[in-house]
Amino acid sequence: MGYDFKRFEKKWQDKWEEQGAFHAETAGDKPKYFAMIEFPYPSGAGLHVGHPRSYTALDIIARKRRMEGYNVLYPIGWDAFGLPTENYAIKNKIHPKIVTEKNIANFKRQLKMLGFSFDWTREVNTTDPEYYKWTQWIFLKLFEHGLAYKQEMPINWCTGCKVGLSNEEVVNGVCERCGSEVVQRRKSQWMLRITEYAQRLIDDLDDLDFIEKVKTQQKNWIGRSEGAEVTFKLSTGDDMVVYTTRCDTLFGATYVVLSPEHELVDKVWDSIENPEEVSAYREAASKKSEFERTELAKDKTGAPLKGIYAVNPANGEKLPVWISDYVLVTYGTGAIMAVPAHDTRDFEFAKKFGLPIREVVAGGENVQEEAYTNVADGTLVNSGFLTGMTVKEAIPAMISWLEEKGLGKKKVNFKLRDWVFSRQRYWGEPIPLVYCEKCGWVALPESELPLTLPEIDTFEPGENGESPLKKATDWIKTTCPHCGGPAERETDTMPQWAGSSWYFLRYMDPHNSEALAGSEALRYWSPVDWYNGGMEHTTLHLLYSRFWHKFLYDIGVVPTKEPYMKRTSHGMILGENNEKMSKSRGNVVNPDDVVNEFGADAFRTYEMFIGAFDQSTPWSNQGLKGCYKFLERVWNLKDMVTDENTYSADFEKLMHKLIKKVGEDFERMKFNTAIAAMMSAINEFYKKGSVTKAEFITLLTLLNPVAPHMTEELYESYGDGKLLSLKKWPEYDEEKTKDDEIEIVVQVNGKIKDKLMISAGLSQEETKEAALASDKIKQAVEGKTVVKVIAVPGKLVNVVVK
RNA sequence: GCGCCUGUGGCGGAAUUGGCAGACGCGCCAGACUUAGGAUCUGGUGUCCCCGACGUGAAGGUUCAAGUCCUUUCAGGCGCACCA
Repeated sequence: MGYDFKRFEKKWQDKWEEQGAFHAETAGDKPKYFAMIEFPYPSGAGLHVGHPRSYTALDIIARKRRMEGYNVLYPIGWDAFGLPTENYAIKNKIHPKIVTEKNIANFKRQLKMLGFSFDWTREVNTTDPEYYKWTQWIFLKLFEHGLAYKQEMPINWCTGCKVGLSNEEVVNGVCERCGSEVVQRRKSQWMLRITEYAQRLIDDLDDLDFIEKVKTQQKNWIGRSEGAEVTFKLSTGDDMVVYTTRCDTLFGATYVVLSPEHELVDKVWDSIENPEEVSAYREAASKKSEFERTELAKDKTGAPLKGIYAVNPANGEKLPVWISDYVLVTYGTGAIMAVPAHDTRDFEFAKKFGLPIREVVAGGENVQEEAYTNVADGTLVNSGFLTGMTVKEAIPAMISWLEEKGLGKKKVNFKLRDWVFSRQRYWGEPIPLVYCEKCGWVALPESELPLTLPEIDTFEPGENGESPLKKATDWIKTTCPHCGGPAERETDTMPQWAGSSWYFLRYMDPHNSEALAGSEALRYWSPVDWYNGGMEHTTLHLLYSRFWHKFLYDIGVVPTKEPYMKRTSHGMILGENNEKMSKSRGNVVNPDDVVNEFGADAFRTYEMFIGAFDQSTPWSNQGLKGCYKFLERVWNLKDMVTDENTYSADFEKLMHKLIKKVGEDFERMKFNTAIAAMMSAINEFYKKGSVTKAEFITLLTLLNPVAPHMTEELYESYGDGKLLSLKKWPEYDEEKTKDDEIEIVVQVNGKIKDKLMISAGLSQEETKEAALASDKIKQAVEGKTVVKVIAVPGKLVNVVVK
C-alpha cells in the first residue's frame, strides 16, 4: 500500500488521546520535564505556518524526553483576551466571548490535526473566569504589597485603539498593534512598580540559559547606568539637581538645562525675565506627539531662562539656565549639566544657540568642530584638581570630592519605566478594586473573586476614551468591602499581558479551585525547563512574566526566583517571495491546505528541514514536496525489510553514528541536519536494496518525534501493540561510531594532492610516513626541499616545500 | 547615531575546536522502467581556458592551513533610539 497519510493520521491522534499517551501526572519516580511554547492568541485568521515551527520543535524535544524516560509536561492554552477579538466583536456586533470560542475551536482543530503531543487535559484559557480569578488574585497581592498604584500621569494614548499603551507597546511613536499615531494624554492609570525589580531582572539573567540576544535585549531595555547626581545652586536660592554619567567633565559645563515640564521652572517663575518666551516654548513642547519627538530629534530647540543663573559647584562659575525638550522629564532628575565639548547632543545645542564650548578632556580633534566623547582614552585638562588624570581615574575622584563637600552623590538610573497596567477596554480582566469616598481604593475580598465582566450591549469605548464598562452602571455601583458605604468599581481592565504573565503556573495544576496552583504541583513542576517563543516578546511578555514571578517568589507562592530555565527563539517563516506573510501581499500559506495535500507529517518535517531554526527563511512548496518524497521513501522501505533483528554488518556503524547524530542535533535544535542525516541513511538502504528489522525500527524511532503518525503506522506491524511514541529512545555505542579506516587528505603547500585510506589508530609520525610514501606526493615534492611536514592525526597531512 | 545578527552554487541551506567548501533537499541534465509521466529508481550537476586553475559580499592581514581569527569596507535584517 502506498503512503496514504489520510488513512492513518487521524487514527493515531485518536489512539494517543484514548490512551492518554501524553497526559502528565504530578507524581512518580521519573524525573520531570516541562517543555513549553508561547500559547497562541486565537485570532480569526487561524493558525499561521509560523506557529507550528515553534510547536513542532518543542514537540520533538518533548517526545524525545518521553522516550528517554522523563515525566513530560507539554501543555497548551489560549491567550484570548485582547483587542483584535474585541474590535471584531464591535464591528460584527457579536459578544467577544462568542468570537473567542469560535476562534479557539478552529485553532484547536488545526493544532490537533498536526499531532502535537500536548496534554489537552491541562488546556487553559485566560478569558475563563476560573482562570482570571487568579490573575485578579495576583493583582490584589501586588496592590496589597504597594506595587500597584494609581497615578495621574502623561500616558501614551493610541488614537486608533482609543486606549492607553505601555512604553513597550509604542514603536516608533505609533501603536504597536494598529499603527495609529500615539499622543500624550494625562490620565489616571493603574501602574505596576516593575522598576522596583529592575536590578534583579538584570542580575538573575546570569544564571539562566537564555540565548544571548534575549539577555542583551532585556538588559538594554532595563538600561542601567551608573553616574552621579550633582547639585547646582540657582541664583534664586533653589537647588537644581542634575544626573550625569560624566561627572569628570564638570569643569567643562557651560550651561545647564531643565526639561520643559520640570517643576523647578514653576518654582522660579517670578524671577524669569522672559516669561512669555518660556511659556510659549513649554506650550509647544507639550503639544508634540511621541512621533514628533522621535522624528524631529535631531533639530534641537529650547528657550533660556533669562535673569537666572546656576553656579557650577566645581569652580563657582555662573552658568546660563535653559529649558529644552531634549532633556526628558521622565529620566534621571529631568535636568542636566551641559558639556558641549564632550557630548554630541549638548554640542548640537551649543552650536545652535551660540553657547561656549570648553575642552576638558584632551585626546580629540578640535572640540569646536566635533564633540569628543571617547571615554576609553583621554586626559583631563582645564579641570582643577582633576587635571592630568585619565577619565577612568577622574570619575571616582570627582564623586568622592562631591560626596565630601555634600554637593553630590553616586547614583544608578534605569531607563525602565513602571508598567502602565490600565486599559479602557471591555475584553480584559476587570481590575478587582472599588473606590470608596471614605476609604479610597479598596481591594475586593478574595471570596468575591472572580469579579466577572458585566454583560453589556456595545463594547465601544467612549469618545474620550473611557472604558466601555462605564456603561454598566448597575455593576459599577457596589458597597465598600471596608466600611460598607456606597462605592464604585474600577472600570478599567487589565492589559493582555496580564494573563500571559503567569500561565505556566496554571499548567502545573489547571483545575485547582483553592489556589492558582497547589504548592505540591508548583514544587514538582517548577521551573519551566525549556521555553521557546518569538523575539517580539523579549521586552514585553518575557520581562513582565519574570517580574510577576519574582514577586510571587517574594511572597512565598512559587518555589523558584525565575520562571524559565532555558529560552530559545525561532526565526520567522516568510512567504515564497521572501517577504513577511500577509493577506495584503497575498503570500499566505494556510496550514489546512498543506495538511490536506501532504499530511501533517510532511508539514512538520518540512518546517524542521526548512533551514536553521533561529533564522528566518522563505517558504517553498517545492521544498515541502521534497520532504513528502522523503517520507514516502521511508514508507516504501517497508517492502525491503528482512526478518533479522540485529544491525547488519554493512550498516552497524551507520546506525550507531545516526543515533548519535540525530540525538545531538535535536538537542541543539539543528533539526535540519538531523533530518539530512536520516535522508542519507535511507539513501544507503535503498542502494543496498534491503534493511534489517532492527535497522528499520531504529530509523522509525529516531524519526518518530518529527513524523509521529507514519512512524507509528509502520511500527504497528512490527511492534508489541504498544505505542512507538512511548518506546525507549535508541542507544548507541561510542566505540561503534568510530571507523577503523579513515580517509586523510594530503596537501602540498596547502593544495590537495592525494587522499589516502589509513587505519584510524595511526600516530602523528605514522600518518606522516604514510603520506610521504604516496606516489603522488613523491611526484609533487620532487626537486623541491621539504621544509616542514604538519600532520593532524585522523584529518590531514600538509607537506611544506620550497 | 549606538548595539546585535546575517552575506556560501540557479534556490533553501551544510561545514563542533582554523584542517577535503558546497552535506541534505529543491531545481536542472541524462539513463532505466513505462501505453504514458509533473510517478518511481539510478547516475550526474560550483565556475572556467576542465589531466589544471579559480572559488564563501569586497579589500588587506595573521597562519603550514581561513567560510571560520584580526583590520577596513559594502549590502541586507533586527533591536534601541535625545536615557545625559
